[in-house]
Amino acid sequence: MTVKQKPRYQQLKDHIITRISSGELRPTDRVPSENELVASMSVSRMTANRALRELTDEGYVERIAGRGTFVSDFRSRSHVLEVHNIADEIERRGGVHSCEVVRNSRQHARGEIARALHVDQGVEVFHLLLVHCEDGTPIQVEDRHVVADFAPECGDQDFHSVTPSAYLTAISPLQEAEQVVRAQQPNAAVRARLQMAEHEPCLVVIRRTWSRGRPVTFARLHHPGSCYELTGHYAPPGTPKSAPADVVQLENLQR
Amino acid sequence: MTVKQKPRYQQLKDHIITRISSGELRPTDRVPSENELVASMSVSRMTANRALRELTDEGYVERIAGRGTFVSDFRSRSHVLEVHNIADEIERRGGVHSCEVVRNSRQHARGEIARALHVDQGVEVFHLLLVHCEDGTPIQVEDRHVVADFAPECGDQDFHSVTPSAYLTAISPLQEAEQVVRAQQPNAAVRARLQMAEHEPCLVVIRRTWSRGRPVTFARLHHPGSCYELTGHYAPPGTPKSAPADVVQLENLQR
DNA sequence: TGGACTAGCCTGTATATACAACTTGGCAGG
DNA sequence: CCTGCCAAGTTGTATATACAGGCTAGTCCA
Repeated sequence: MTVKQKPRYQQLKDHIITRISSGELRPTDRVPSENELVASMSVSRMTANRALRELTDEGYVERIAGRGTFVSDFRSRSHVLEVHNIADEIERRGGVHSCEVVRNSRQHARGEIARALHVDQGVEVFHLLLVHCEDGTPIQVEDRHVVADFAPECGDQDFHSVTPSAYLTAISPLQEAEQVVRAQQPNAAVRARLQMAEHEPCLVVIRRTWSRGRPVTFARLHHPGSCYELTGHYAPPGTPKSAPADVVQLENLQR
Repeated sequence: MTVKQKPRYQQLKDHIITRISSGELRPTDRVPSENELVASMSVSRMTANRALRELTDEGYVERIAGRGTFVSDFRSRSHVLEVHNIADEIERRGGVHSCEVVRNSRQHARGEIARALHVDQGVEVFHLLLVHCEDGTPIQVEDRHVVADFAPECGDQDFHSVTPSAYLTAISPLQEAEQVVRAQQPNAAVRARLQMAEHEPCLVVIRRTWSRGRPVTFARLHHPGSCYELTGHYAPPGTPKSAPADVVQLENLQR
């Protein structure tokens, strides 16, 4: 009846990942060194080394020869957060980010929202509605719901300087994300907020994000099609040094 | 003056990757076993093991205990090809894929096309224009340019059954991709081909793909916004077994 | 007081060795 | 001829050991 147990390096990884996602180990905290793991977990140093090395590859920790191993700051981690924070994105382009908070209220989840967040009808959630601007021009309407008991202080936050996604990642590592991208006509309210011309389409991103195994936030992001695009670059994992996005400026597609 | 040389496991990886991307080792070919590498490259088995294990993680090879190590079939590799082939995508949904070839001609690259493909003006390229249908309904207009000397037989291909992306990946592994996603109004020609209503937006994917270090194809894919969306799921690399896209069917966004 | 040096800890790599589990092919016995 | 078994080759894991190189803190000396 004994299920074949996992290899020891995997047990070690699981153990450390558990301590990270439970919050016991927080970003920038020091992780036990290889020799400490050798002593405390009764493994050889090579096994501890493999566990920590793979955790490094997977982005959980960072290692500095001579100093030690530290839990990654999740802001620098992987695709999940790469496109996540519009303020960072604007800043990287050299623009100025500003933000109008239209709504920040506590309400009861219903219908689609409850289903998306895997909670029962009536469970409390925060509803945020923000308009993000680049150099004063609106480029994103963020319509977001957050499970209240995940972020109880959400209602007190001032989201003018810290975006919701930055706030949420600060509370707890966001570990899994799912997104859908669509081209759609906006409704009148969204079109007005984005100051869009009639018949101009929206690029809509619908994103759910998980933390510690459950969905915690559900966001619908509308962008004017005329001034926003999603870009991605895919390279085999083994060649991280290769061409850092040699993006050719493309002419207008309409021929 | 001697540059610090790379670690031996990395030299081993580079050596094998070179043999794969040069075409010397082709998909499903057998890669030297650990013991063969120990003998031929004068390394210890642990070093050979690390090189092959990392190549496995990176998707270059697959290993089967008791049999050996084999070059990956690139159809099963990573994000790059995951969304690449619309025929597979339709089939996975249970639909029937069909395709109309509007154009398959050889011409000279100019302007935007030459720049995107990093070739001089006038270099020969193939220009493909296809309409892909799911159960008879047009769902994608594929407007693609392919560097002619990369795929010299392109003009003779019948793309009704094998899509261009399947054909191109069969010629040579596509190793790097870059894409941009936009929401746009289609021009009249595209709208007619996709049988779209007036003012219905398009989801446009513009994708360049590299093989052996140079761009080889440049595609513009138009999809009707009302019946096509891009989905993505991001999970930390260490948890491949986790929730296999528990996609909630979302209600219409327009409130 | 200030600067140089060193001991000690850390990661990074490399090797030799060992055992377990899996796959295949061939061989012996029925 | 067929079946069962075993040997050889392969990957997967685990350990002990070794050396190189980076970083830090504390010590020693001027």
